[in-house]
Amino acid sequence: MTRTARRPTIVDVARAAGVSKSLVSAALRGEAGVGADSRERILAAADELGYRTNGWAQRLVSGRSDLVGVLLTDLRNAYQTDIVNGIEDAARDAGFDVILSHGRRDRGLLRARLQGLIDLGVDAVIAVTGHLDADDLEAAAAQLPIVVVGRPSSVPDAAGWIRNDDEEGARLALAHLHERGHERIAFLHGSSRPATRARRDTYRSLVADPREFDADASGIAHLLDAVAAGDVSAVFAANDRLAAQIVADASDRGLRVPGDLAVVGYDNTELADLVRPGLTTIDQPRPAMGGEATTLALAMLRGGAPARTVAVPRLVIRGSSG
Amino acid sequence: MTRTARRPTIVDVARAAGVSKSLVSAALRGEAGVGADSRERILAAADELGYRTNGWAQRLVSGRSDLVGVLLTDLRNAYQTDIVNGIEDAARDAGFDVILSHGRRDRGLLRARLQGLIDLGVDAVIAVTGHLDADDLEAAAAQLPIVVVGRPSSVPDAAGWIRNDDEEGARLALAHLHERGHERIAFLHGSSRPATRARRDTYRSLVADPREFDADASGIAHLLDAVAAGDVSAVFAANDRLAAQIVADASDRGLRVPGDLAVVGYDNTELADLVRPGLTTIDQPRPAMGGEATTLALAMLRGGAPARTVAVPRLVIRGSSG
DNA sequence: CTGAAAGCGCTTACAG
DNA sequence: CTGAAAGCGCTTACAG
Repeated sequence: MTRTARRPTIVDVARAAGVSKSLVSAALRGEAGVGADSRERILAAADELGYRTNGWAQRLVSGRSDLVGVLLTDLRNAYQTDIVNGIEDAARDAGFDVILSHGRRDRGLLRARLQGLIDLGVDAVIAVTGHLDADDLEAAAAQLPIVVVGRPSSVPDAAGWIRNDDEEGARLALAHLHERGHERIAFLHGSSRPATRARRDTYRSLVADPREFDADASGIAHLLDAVAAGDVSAVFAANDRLAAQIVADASDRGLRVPGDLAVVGYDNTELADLVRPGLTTIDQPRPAMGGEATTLALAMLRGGAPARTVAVPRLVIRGSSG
Repeated sequence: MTRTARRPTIVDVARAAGVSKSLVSAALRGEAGVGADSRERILAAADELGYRTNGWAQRLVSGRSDLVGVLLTDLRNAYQTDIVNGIEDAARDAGFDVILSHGRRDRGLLRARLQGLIDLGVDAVIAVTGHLDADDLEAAAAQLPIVVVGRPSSVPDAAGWIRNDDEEGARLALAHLHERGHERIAFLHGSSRPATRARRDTYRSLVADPREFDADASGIAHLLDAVAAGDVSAVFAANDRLAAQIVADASDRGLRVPGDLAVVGYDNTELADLVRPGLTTIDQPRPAMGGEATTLALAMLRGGAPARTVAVPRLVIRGSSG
């Protein structure tokens, strides 16, 4: 069949097989109770004609799409890959397909993408992002089951929520640095998103003389000045990206990691194992979190209540912390 | 409105506004020639009821989805992010939405995802992958416009094709190393995909004594042995990921980059700027390639012929090459 | 400017 | 086991 020809429908198959379209529909869906002869003729005809079901029609009439929409902050974030894989495995096991959409870190765009998924007609949405507001989530939750993976400023009760325990993760990072004998520990952040804030608050509560640096401003230079001056011997970075950055910039300044500066990151992304020294970091059980998000979303689709889960992070030690 | 209540349809809006559903449809689509009064009443009623169009119905009847499907090898590849952004910008400018799907490097899965996008009813597909066979592409091209970005083993005439000039990229990399005085240059690869093969063939044709190493086997160790023995002074890696890997492993062995070993990668991904030394690498004009792919796909949708474009890569010099 | 009718390609009862 | 009818929620001509 060529693209210019009209796409064959169930009616064409019915005509070719000499049966009614109801029977074609039943046979195609693999329904029991279709005569062996008919089934065979129908399948052969469908194959012959290059028949493909029309998804729009099918979904319109069945009222369900068997589709889970996944919304990502952006495509660049290595952190979310494993989560999405976890979502997909669980979704596929349940007979659902997954489609992705992403927003490039821009809340307006992200909100538009969310509505886009809803308008498309997905059965449920899993938002792997901390960049949606309670309003956005509330509005979405009024239309379909939505589960958040991450840490937005606030998640309404109507939405499900899976996140890792940032406070515990920060505790693990700092306990590790303390154990290694570090007293003068700095905190490096690139935003003030809730996950970062939670890690920072824990940092503040556990470190005697907290010193915080913003990677966006001239913060990194100041941090390295402090290291050179002997005022800082270790840094807890809010994520691996920043940890890699500080390791690189320290190297550019002739400072040695971990000799002059111990570094601990967060997320255990691929990057942590690819730079040198490797990054000591905090790992979140990402595939499992993705799987749980899916399970929850599908349970909500069947009428279950939204739930919240806090996953337990763990410390992964590599060379950057000495 | 709550989720349990039936979702309002155009008929509900019509009733609430006291007009026919045709008029509601026209008003909602912003068609000219709807009375100001009616329009206002209709829009108010729709808003009041929390009306949202049913995408399945709309697409079934209009026969088009205004949707471009993008198929990715996997989510992990930093290389493709900019391409996808380029696709999205161009698509949005043309009034199309973009849906992503990905296959985790597994051809079977990738093929299933491709068919999934088609069955979903997207208007066109852009496959940002080199992992589909000519058969898969041929079959897809029979159903809708498809454009490949990347380098599969073979692209049928019915599909559009955008790729970078791997031969030229390899030439740039090797000319750079020669200029820096390197004679004993090795090639490091992780697969034998067509893009890699093209880079390798160019390597073979330009280097006096070609020495190739496979990063999967014990190749990296052998490569570093050769470096330690003074048999190799530079390596051209098939991509940045491998370049970062060899830099890391060299560091683990106490070898210095670029002192003992100069390294050039390919792709100019984020990684190139994040490791130390920074990676000298070959950049592809990725956003532009994505934009071109979209333009081509939409032109094909309007009946245009498939075309092929070869983008010109350029050398980006950082510390890893001395 | 507005409405009634037909139809998109399917599935879902309901007869037989 | 099979078929005819009704309907999913919308848009597209076509009247008026």
